[in-house]
Amino acid sequence: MDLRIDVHSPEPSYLQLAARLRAAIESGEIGPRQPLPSLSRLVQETGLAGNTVRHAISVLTEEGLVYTVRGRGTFATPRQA
Amino acid sequence: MDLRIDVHSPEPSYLQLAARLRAAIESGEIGPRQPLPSLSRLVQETGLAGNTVRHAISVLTEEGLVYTVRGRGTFATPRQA
DNA sequence: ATGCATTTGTTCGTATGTATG
DNA sequence: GCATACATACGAACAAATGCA
Repeated sequence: MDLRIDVHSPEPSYLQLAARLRAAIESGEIGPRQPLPSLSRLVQETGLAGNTVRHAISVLTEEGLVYTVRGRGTFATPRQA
Repeated sequence: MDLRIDVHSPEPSYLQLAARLRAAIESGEIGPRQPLPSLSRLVQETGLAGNTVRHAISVLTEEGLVYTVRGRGTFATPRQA
């Protein structure tokens, strides 16, 4: 999963990250009920701040692509059959 | 060991706490392989949140001044002879 | 072996302040 | 003013290792 963010892009960082995570889910790289990388890991790999990473995840949550369990992690929503 | 934090200081709380613990180690108040106060104790004595105390300890860990054993505690690194 | 308390580890939630464009 | 982004800080849930009774 390539999570590199182009900080010089006109596209906001959090949207770039959301797009990459969305692609990983829609391609099946992250299957149903599979965890996304943790926030701290995303912070490490992207170089973004925690709140910015949260912002990206909140986008996917609003889209219904992921759900979060506090203390556990964030997971790909199982697509309804 | 005076662990009082000045919340009105421009210096971040976690750096203030790290500085105090560092001073305790370098002065020998906490000798080699001696334990630091536990996290919950530091939380009590400083009034800071757990994650903030962790942040302070992570600074000292990166500096090599302390090491942590899960379930046991955090200890002053023995200085190589 | 069981159970409990203590301790650290990891995770997400939320809020505030600052800076930039 | 607003959106973006970072840093700091507090709060909370869940997990795992240790030690002791």
